[in-house]
Parts: sequence; C-alpha cells; structure tokens
Amino acid sequence: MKYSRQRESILNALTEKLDHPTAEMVYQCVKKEQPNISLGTVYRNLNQLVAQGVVRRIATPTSGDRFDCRIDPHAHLMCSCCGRVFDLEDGLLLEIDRNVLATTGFLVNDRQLLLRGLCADCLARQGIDISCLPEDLPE
Amino acid sequence: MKYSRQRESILNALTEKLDHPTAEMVYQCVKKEQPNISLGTVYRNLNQLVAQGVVRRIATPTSGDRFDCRIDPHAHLMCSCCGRVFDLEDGLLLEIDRNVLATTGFLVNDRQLLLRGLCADCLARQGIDISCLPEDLPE
DNA sequence: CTCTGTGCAAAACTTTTGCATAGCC
DNA sequence: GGCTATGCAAAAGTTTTGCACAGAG
Repeated sequence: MKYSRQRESILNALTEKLDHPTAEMVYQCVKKEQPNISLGTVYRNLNQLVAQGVVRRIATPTSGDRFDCRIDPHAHLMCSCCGRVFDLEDGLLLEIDRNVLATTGFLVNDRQLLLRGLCADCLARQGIDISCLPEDLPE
Repeated sequence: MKYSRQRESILNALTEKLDHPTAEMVYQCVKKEQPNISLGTVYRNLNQLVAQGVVRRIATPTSGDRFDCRIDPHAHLMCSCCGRVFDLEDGLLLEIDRNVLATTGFLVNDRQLLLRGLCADCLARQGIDISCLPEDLPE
C-alpha cells in the first residue's frame, strides 16, 4: 500500500480525533485539513484499512456503519438516547469463542458485540436510579 | 395495530419459511402468495414489528439488515464462506449484561452478537481439522 | 364511516465504481 | 516513468416517504 496524504489524515482522524465515526463524519473531519478530498476516497481507504485489519467496521442498524481503530476484541455500548458509542473489554468475549468452537465446530474469526441501551449519563438525566434494578428497559 | 393480510404473510414468512432473511428475501417470498405486495409495505411492516419487539433486526456489515423472529437473547454465527446464519444460545450473553451494568452503569436493552468465521461444514469441505486448534483463522 | 394499511413511485441515503489525472516511489 | 491513489460524478443498492385508494373495525 503506497503512502498517501489522504490515508494518513483518515487514520489520524480515526485514532486521535474521532470516536467510532461514520464514513461521513470522517469525511467532514478530514475535509478541514484537505478541502479537496472526496467522499469516495474516504470509503476506498476505510475499506482498505478494514481489509488489512488496521481498522474495524461496526455494523449498526439504521444509520451507516461506523469505524473503529481499536482492533482488539471488545464490545460496543451504543446509547439509544445520546447516540454515543462506548468501548467495553470483557474476558467473556473470548470465552464465547471457545464455547462456540467446542459446541458447534464453528471457527470464529471476527466478533461484533453491539449492546444497545441507555448510558449512565442519560439514565441520570432521566432520573432513573439503577440501584433498583429493573427487569427490562424503561421506555 | 390493525390486522392486514400482508403483515400476516410477512410474519409467516419470518417464522416458518425463512431463516434470518433480508427485507428483499421476505419480499420475494411473500410475493409468491400476494403478487401485488410492494417492497415498501414489507419495510413498513418489518419496522413496525421490530418496534413492537415481535421481530429482531440484525445489522450486518455489507449486505442489508436481516430480520429474526426469535427475540430471546442469542448470538448469530455468520459463515463467511457459505453465507448462512446460525443461532447460538449462550448464558454468557446475559452475564455480560450484568457485568456491563455493574462496571459502567450502562443499562442494556438489546444485544447483537454477530460472530463471523467458518462453519463446520465449510471447514470440513476445506479439509481443515479443528482438533488442532489454530491461533487465528486460516484464510 | 373512519382511520389505518397498502401500492406505486419518487426521493433520500449510503456505498461503490469508471475514468482521466495527480502524486508516490 | 510506472503504477497506485485521487477527485469527480454517475450509478448501484438499501430504506423511507408522499399520496390517493383499499380494506379492517
């Protein structure tokens, strides 16, 4: 892969400035430094980086896919209220891989765990106290 | 929600005939019984059913979203070779929910775990023996 | 009769792609 | 200089939506 100023900015946006952005968000961010960059280039580079395993693609229902420069196994918490996406490490993830192989013979290569719900901030803003654990999400 | 012949067929396709179909696949299936149904109606009904919690939406990278009539917490195994999607129960899923709430205060409402890799059939077809566990996926 | 759901078609949105040119090595 | 990456714009794919009409309650 030959160097390009554009790819550098894209990777830079992903690692330093933006957190789990959509392709459009990356485009808007890089455009500040390189006004002539095109959205097609952003997509081409993001796809390349995903193919090389440098960046991870997060599929989300509705809205476009998001991209993540962290490639170690981790889950994503997406708040349905404020839309932010948080990272979460959990040793159980790799344990699931092992369970899957042992019980079904399926060899896991890539995992995407997207948990949707309400983040602590939004819960607090709505005056919900999580110490009285509800069975299901209050709507 | 008022009854409609179309919605009945869509739900029927989801529960009896199709396994994790895309909206287009549902459309093609229902069209056999109701040639005049429109794709817009399929989308409108799928969205309604998801909103009511009757059906689950599975976001996948590339290709369109898929729909699943099983709403209990379970993971999906998607084979990158044959494209099939399998269901998987795993008690660890709910355990992760509890971990998340306890450590981050995030209240999980919906979980999507998509594991991608190679199914047992495709592994066998490629002559790969899983008893000698590889560290990473053979490409 | 009223109000929701439908069919059709246009539109919105996301992502990919063909082609001539610019830029890395 | 050769070959890859880019910019632009068109196209492809997916999902939503406006509107007049059909159908359920």
